Amino acid sequence: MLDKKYDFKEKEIKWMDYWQENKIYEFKPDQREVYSIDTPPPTVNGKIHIGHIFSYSQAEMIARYKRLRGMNVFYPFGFDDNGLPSERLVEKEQGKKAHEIGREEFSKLCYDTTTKYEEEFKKLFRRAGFSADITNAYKTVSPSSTKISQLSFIELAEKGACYHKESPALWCNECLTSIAQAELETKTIKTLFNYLNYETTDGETFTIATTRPELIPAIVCVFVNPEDEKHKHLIGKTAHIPVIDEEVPILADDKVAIDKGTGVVMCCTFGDQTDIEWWKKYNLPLKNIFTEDGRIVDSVKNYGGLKIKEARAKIIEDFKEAGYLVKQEELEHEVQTHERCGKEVEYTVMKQWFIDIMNHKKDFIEIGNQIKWYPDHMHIRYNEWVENIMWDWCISRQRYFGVPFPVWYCKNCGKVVLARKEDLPVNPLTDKAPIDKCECGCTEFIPEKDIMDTWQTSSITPLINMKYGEKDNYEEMLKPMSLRCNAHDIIRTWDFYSIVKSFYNFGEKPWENVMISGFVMANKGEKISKSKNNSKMEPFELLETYGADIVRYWAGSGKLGTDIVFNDETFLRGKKLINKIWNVSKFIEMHLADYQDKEFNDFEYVDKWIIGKFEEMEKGFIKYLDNYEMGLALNHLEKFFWNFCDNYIEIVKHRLYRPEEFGDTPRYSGQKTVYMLLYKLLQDFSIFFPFITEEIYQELYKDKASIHLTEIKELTYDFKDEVKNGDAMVDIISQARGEKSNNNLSLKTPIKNLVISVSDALADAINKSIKDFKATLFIDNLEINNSSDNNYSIEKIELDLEEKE
RNA sequence: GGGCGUUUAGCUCAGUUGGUUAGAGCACUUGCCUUACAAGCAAGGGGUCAUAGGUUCGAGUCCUAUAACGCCCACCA
Repeated sequence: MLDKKYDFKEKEIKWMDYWQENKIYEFKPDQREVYSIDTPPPTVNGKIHIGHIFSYSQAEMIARYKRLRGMNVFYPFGFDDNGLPSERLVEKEQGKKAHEIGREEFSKLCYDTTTKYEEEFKKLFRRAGFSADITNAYKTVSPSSTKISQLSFIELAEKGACYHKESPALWCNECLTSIAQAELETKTIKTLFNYLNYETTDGETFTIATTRPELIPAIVCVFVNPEDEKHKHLIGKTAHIPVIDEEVPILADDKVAIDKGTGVVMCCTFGDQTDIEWWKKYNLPLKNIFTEDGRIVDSVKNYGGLKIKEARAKIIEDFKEAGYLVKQEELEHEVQTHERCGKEVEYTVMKQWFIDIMNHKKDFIEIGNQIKWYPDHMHIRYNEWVENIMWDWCISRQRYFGVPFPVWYCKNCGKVVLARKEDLPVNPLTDKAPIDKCECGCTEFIPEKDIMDTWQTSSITPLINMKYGEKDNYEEMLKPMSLRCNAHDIIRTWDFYSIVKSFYNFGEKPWENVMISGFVMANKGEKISKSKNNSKMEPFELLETYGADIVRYWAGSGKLGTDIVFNDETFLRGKKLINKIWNVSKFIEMHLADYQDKEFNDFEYVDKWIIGKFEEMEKGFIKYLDNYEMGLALNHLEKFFWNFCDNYIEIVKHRLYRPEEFGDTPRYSGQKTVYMLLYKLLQDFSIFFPFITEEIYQELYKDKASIHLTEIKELTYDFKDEVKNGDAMVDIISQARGEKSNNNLSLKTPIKNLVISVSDALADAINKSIKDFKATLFIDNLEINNSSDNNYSIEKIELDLEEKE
């Protein structure tokens, strides 16, 4: 028997454990078609927020849907625990920087810390009813992931897709590492635009404007536009820079914007992307004036040792004192910052490992074209990113915790020595190089101490999922995987890099479909951020307050790819829906006590109506889900469900209660209908509400170990006429109820006499369901007239007013 | 500056390929304890579908332009 009230706190724990104990979601290859999901391994940075629930739930619903469609769902789970987020977390918890702790000790701390937080994540996902196999989650720093990551790297190196080269790269002097373009975040800051006077060696004064005067010691030349009437005569002359007392050439380049600043620009190596371009184009000298941790190098006179911002202030002070500062303007502009720490990035020249992006943009676009993107416009975003990318992918990081490069260098000639594939995983810092002697005769090898970009590993989750390179692998089964799902913020990283890797490792697309979800916003246009602390609710708190089913109702609402604002009303709506599902199930259970399921086709008219309505609804429901629109599918289902409760149940209840009046067969027809439709409704709802549907299923049906192992079988009735006339009948019932309502009467008030005018077809329908119709409205006498057209109307209604007292 | 998305009832949003009086929930109004549910039920008020043009027998839906808001990217001199 179903409880009077549904207690989610008790039931959700119960089923959570049941699913785990009975391995309901375990993947075993069999005859069925495999549907595989490549879900993002969350970054373990200690902070679980509502966005995790939102985006992961949507993918989870697809897993449940595909399972219900009879597919063998491969839905693994993992954690991305290497890289900067973990390191920053540990540094924060320890109150010390990595280099102060020491490499080995620090890496161990990272491993332990991420493992600890992973347990929190696992708890959360289990609690939210996730059907992934979370107990067997992979870690991106585990030996097996490291092995696959290194193997993928070596394959790329062998194919010439990655190279080791001294080249300018983006540098974060907070995190002390190089980073990739995809890790940049634009920020608007207020700064000063400084107008400074320089002179040519023949004595002419000209003005340049700069926001970064601290770069002046790195100046290598001055540029003007060759079309600039005001300045073009300067071309070829030599500029004297006051204060630092240096001389540099004045060159021409048409990339200089005449109307920006003063139209004269200094080129420093390096202040920005354009400086790098000019440096390469004109073969300019290199002046690296910043230390790795964001200070001016000691060799710079007067400014050596100062932090960047200190140097900025001091140099302006010096220009002012010397009389070369013309003016300062306040300026708001965009700067590139490192997304992990928010600090402005610099450029540096170091030997780094890069993966070739620029030569294969067309291939990456082509693979993008072979993948179906949901929603479609996210594909455009991907293309935009690929078309606009300017750098090869720098994958070396001067950090500690992560996958080591399987690489040594010959001490004498510098030749790169790659690990042997059979030796993987390796750590060159502790393992020996695979050869004793280099071609050059040298026997000493220097280990690479950089580690790989975290995306270098997380971008190969398809390979990790298929146990790439292992003996019993899933390579054939998972190539390509069915679905990749993530939020739109990591299209340019996770999705893009995965495509890059898949292109190089396999020469084909990594997945058939990509599903992109939106973001949870704190308010309209305001992202949830830790610093603002504007997240309205914490995930565990929400799950405690509402239960997983209702949280999932919220997460599954809305259109795919659309950002969502946290909204109490949606929770309330979900709560009501859950409550209704419970109550109607109780009602149905009550009337199934003597029910025996058997073949039956003698359905009452009204029963055919609701069965037909269901069939119609389920077609749309399936169509939405096939397009990964679970929110719209849920909406559609919900709409049917309320109609089922408020109209159909209200009609059929009289027949169910009083067989002596309606007959046993008509009652059985009603029983069969509710038995069949509730089963199907529970299945459909189980995608969104795995807990309550399981509870009801186990009480009422239980033909499998779990509702989540059942299969949706579409109905094949054809009740089109019944649907049409039934809808009209319900409309007449509603009109008659309106009469009662308008007279402030109970719906139980009898109707002494009802005269309606309807078409032949509708009259036939009402006559076929005359008992149901009269019982629903408490009609004593009914008169049906023929209407000349297809319209229907109530001609006369007499209410029994005496009943009121 | 380039691209994308959004704009429908007071609020939050649906509206599948253009087809009769534009829908839901919340809020509001008026009733109803009706043998599943008062966390409920019934009925009702409320919208010139951002604006301006265009295509069409017919436009919330298609096309063009404009505006506001949001997102991604570029712009750091």
